[in-house]
Order: sequence, then structure tokens, then C-alpha cells
Amino acid sequence: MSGERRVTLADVAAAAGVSVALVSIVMRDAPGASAATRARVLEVARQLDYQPDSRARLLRSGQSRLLGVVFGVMHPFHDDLLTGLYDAAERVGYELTLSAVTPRRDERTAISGLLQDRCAALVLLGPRIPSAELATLAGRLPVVAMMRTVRQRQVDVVRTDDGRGLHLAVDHLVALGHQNIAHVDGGRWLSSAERRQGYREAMRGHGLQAYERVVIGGFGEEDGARAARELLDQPPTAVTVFNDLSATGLLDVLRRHGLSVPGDISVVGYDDSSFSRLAHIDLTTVAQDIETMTTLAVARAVERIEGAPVAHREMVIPPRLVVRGTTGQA
Amino acid sequence: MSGERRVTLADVAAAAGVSVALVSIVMRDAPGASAATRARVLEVARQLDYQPDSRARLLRSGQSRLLGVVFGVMHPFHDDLLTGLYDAAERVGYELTLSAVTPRRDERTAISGLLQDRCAALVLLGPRIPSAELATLAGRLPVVAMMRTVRQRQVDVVRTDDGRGLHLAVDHLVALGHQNIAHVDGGRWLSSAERRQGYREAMRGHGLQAYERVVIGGFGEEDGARAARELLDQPPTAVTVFNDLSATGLLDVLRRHGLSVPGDISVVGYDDSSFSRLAHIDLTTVAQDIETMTTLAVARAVERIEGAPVAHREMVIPPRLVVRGTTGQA
DNA sequence: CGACACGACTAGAACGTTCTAGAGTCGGAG
DNA sequence: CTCCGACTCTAGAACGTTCTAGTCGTGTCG
Repeated sequence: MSGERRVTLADVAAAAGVSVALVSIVMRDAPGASAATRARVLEVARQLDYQPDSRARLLRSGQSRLLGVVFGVMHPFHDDLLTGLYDAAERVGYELTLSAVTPRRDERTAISGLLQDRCAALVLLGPRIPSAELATLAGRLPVVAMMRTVRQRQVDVVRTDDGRGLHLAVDHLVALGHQNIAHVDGGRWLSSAERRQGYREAMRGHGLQAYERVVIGGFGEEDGARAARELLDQPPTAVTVFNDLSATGLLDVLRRHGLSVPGDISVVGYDDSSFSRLAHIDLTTVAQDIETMTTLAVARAVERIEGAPVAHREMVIPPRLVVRGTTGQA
Repeated sequence: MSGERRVTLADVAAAAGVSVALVSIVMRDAPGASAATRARVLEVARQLDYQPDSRARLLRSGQSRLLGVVFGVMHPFHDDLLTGLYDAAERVGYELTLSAVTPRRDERTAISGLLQDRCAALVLLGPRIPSAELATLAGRLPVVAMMRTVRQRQVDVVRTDDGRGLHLAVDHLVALGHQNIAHVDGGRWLSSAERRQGYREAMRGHGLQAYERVVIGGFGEEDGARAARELLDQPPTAVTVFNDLSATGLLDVLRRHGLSVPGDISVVGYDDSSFSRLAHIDLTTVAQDIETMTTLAVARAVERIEGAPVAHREMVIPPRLVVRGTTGQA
């Protein structure tokens, strides 16, 4: 089974009766071959089912047109980000190579795998490693961090304006007549602080500082459920939650205690995760602009690789509100 | 930013005052170097922050210890499969390289990327391409298909015993006293036929052929919703559904029409997708044995690569039932 | 004391590409 | 008729590894 050696440029060259270099020229679509030979070589290559060896190719030609992406499994919208990154990379003629973070494979492992693959730059989705480490890494190749802030100026950042996201949520609720609006935060999770801060500012902007109330939450459904139980003794008329997952946990507890949503209480999530679109859950939420973010991340990586001058190191993208069924009149 | 050339074996060799070959020996942990030099070389390598170039390494050493994995974004439990595959690969000393299928990047593209990376075998998660094409592919390198059947005997298969899965579901419902049990199938989706067939057999096994009823469904939430509306005129007391996503759509329509679950009607999904665990949805479902499947898939790929004899081409793993809140007494 | 096995190390050829430098060929301008 | 430039093509050296076939000591054994 699957015995024979791979077919190489030399095989194609021999079969077509030309030199290896010429075949290389044709395969790369480089100038320096006549239309006639070009066609003939391509035909032979097709017949032999030649597949270029990207390893040898990259090895020789130094620069790799290869972007390494670190993503996390079971992470809301990392899938959407990957989709966008593939599109963006293809548009600028780059390849993507992926490395996943799983419950038993940490970020350092994922990154070191990519380094061995010699990709030209790294795009990290919501990296959790210390920013000092990111900076060190950025010393050897361009690094773009998505979905988080990094102070060190060696690393580029593409993220959503999370403060603004909470402004949108609060404004929406206020427009519906709510005043008593609580916030369930993300605990020690990435960008929890920005969202909490956005909530605080928005409340003050509406003169509602008297109603300001922040409950400690977290990333998961359980965290939302816990926060809901804490809110139940003196329920607000609306809640903004750190993310969608936590929001569903909260929703469940609220409903089990006889509160109707959005009748008694309105809920706004964050992320527009795929499950929040389920008719069942139908969660009003803050959506991040995936397409813009992925396009910018790839563009930035390429600029760094190619040594183009870069205007702003940190690119902060405004989110938008997606109104669904969990918010209503106060 | 990130100016200097990469550090190579030659750099380490020069700095340590030994030959390139010796450094290679040390890095590979191969026999042929004294403990003293070994330590010294490793120390120098660490200081220079040497990273092996996997490209060059694989290029030279023919066999690649590299498995290519094609997975789909936004696919229930592909993330869990990836997690398992990484674990399994690490246990046998292989690397994984990923290629994603997205809404705008098809399977052929994903596969051809991996072929260029010269991985030694392919593991495909629920491949949708024609099995003839899979067979051709298997002519050039070992191919393991997961989560689907393939008749062609060139390709290995690791899949769940989907027929058995529906037996489990029906048995469970019958044990709860149900007789009038309908099935919402997956339409033209992968393994829909096996599950439908399993349902039929199980019903007959219980002497319930009079109640057999199959409604055309599909993969998504909308398909489940449509099927639910079709069932509403003459509702059964229980339904088995092709997958969890479709089941949530069905649940939503049922509840909106005033039916209580599991009071009036019980529902069983399939896949144990992450969202089915949400307290909100709390779906009784059929879970596939991810760990066993991933372990076997990797083991099989490695056997093929290393030319070990293979006993069974197709490995069919029994699923298990996860009882949650959507099933109850008839 | 010579043969010889053994351990530590090295030189140089691969691997499949790309790239640099240059070799033919042809047509047209001088 | 010569020369030049444009065009097509080729030889051979890289790229960073691994692998094969050694070389050189050193110690053991007959």
C-alpha cells in the first residue's frame, strides 16, 4: 500500500525532457519559460500528479509566506476567527499553519511547534501567557495578539473595544427604560477588566452610579449560575454578562426561580457565540467584528514580515450589538 | 525588529567547537556522543536558543512522523476529537499538523495543503468527499477516515456504531414506557442512513413496528424545527433525533406549542455536543467514545506508516447513552 | 607487541527545492 | 557580416538537516 516514492521536480523534468530549474520556473509561475514549454511541463506534471514539497521549497527560499496561528479548542468564536484568517491569508497569498491549545496541550507547546515549522509570523488568539514572554517571542519574529491587550510595544494587538461593547449594552438597556442594571464580570479572565470598566463608565454616563453593581462571575456556565443565585435576593431589572456561556448559566437559574426573561429581567451576553443564536437561547449579545479583525491581523503580520512601516501598533475595533430575545422594556 | 538570521546547527557547532554532525547527534538524542560533550553542546544550544528546523529535518530524513488532520470549524465535537488526537499522537511520538475546512475553504483545499506538507498519513474527520476520491488518495498515503463509513478497502475507518447508538436511545425510551417513538433523520447527511436503520431495527426488536415513523430532518437547528412542526399534528410520546443541533430546534418548537418536555414528550439527541450539556438544554443524548476513537485512529495511521500488519480495516466503536433532562416516563 | 574491536568524533553526500550566473539561439540594427 | 539584446533554457550551488562511511585514539586480548 502506498509504495512508490514521491514524484519530484526531477521526475517531471526527466519526463518532459527539460531541466529541473525550468520546471521550477513553470511551477512557480515565474518569468523565463515559453508558453509552449510551460503548457507541456504543466501537462506532464498533471499526469504524474506532481505535488510540490513545501518543506524543500521553504527551506531553500528563506522567507516562508507562512503564518502560524495558535487557537484554543472549545473556545467561543475561535472557529469564526479561523475562518476569517484563512480568507484573509489567501487574499494576500499566504499560507496558514495551525497549532491548537487543548486542555492537555498548553500554549508554550503550541507555540514551540510553530517555531519549528519556521513560520514567518505568529497570530495568537487570546494568548494567556505573560506579556513579558510575548515580548521575548516578538524579539525573534513578528507576533500579533488578538483579543487581548499587551502593553509591551514589541507585539502588535488587534482587539475589540470591549469598553465600548459594554457601553452599547448599557445604552440599549437604558433606551428600553432600565435603570437597575447589574454586571456579572469575568473574574480573572482576559479582558474582564476592560468590560467591567466599560460598564462602570456607561452607568455613570447615564447618571446611574447609584445602581452600579458588579458581581464576580467567570468564563463558564457555572460562574453565571453562581452569580445569578447571588443576584436573586435583590434582583435588578437587567444584567450585562461577561460572555455568552456565563449568560446562559445565569438565564437558566433565573428562569428556574420563576423569573421571566425578558419580562422580569433582561440579559445581555458578549461574544455572539454560535449557541447564542440557537432559537432556544436567543440571546441579545455584543458581537465582535470578526472579519475586520482577522483582515487586520493578517495584514499587520504581513507588514511586519515585509518590513513595511506600521502606523498604529494597537488596533481596537468597535463591536456591535445584536438584539435578540432576552432584552425588553423595563 | 526580529532582524538576525536563525541559529542553525552550524552556529551551535562553531560555538561548541565540534562538528555539525555531532551536534545533530546530540539534538536527536542518538548514540555516538560522550556524556561530557553532550552536556556541553546542549548548554551551548540553550544559550543560543537554538530551535531545530523541522522542515530541513523532515526533508532529509524521509519519514516524517507527521500526521495531517483535516477538521471542520463549527462542527460538534471536532474540538474534542482534536484534543484526543493530540494526546494520542504525543503518546506515540508523532506530530500533528492541522488543516481546517471552513465555509469558504473546502476539503480538497484542506487536503492538498497537507499533501504539500508531506505528512506521512492523513486523518480525516467526517470527510464529505466521494469515497472514490478517498480511495485514490489512499493510493499515495495511508488515510484514516473518522465518523463515516467508506466501502473502498484502501482506506481505514474508525467510527461509532451508529446503529447501536439508536438502539440505546430506543431501548432507553422503551424502558421508560414509551411505544409511540418517532425518528427525525439527518436527510442526506453522513451516517444518517445508519442511524435511521438502527432506529428501525430497534423498533422492530421491541415489536413496535406499528409505531415506526421517520420524518425527514437534517443537520441544523432549522431542520429540527421543521420536523417538529410536521410531528405536531399527531405527536408521538418520544422522538430520537439525528443530532443535538437538530434536537434543540425541535425542542424549541415543541415547547413553543405548549408541549412540556419531558412531560408530554421525550427527546433524545446524538453527539453529546458541548451545548447539549448546557443546563438550559440538558439534552439526553448518545455520546461517542472520543478517547478510544482518537487513540485507535492514530494507532492505525502509525501502523500503516510503519508497515505493520493490520487486522481489521474498519473499527466500529460502541457509543454510550448520556441520560439528562429531556427524557422521562411515558 | 601487533591486531582489532570499540567509542568518540568528522567529512561530505544526500533530500527537493530556489536562485544565480551564464550558455545558446534568433532576429534585427548598424 | 557583426554585434547586441531579448528570450529560453541549463548547470550547479545553496538552504539546514540526517546519514553513510569513514578517521583517530585507546584499551584489551592473544
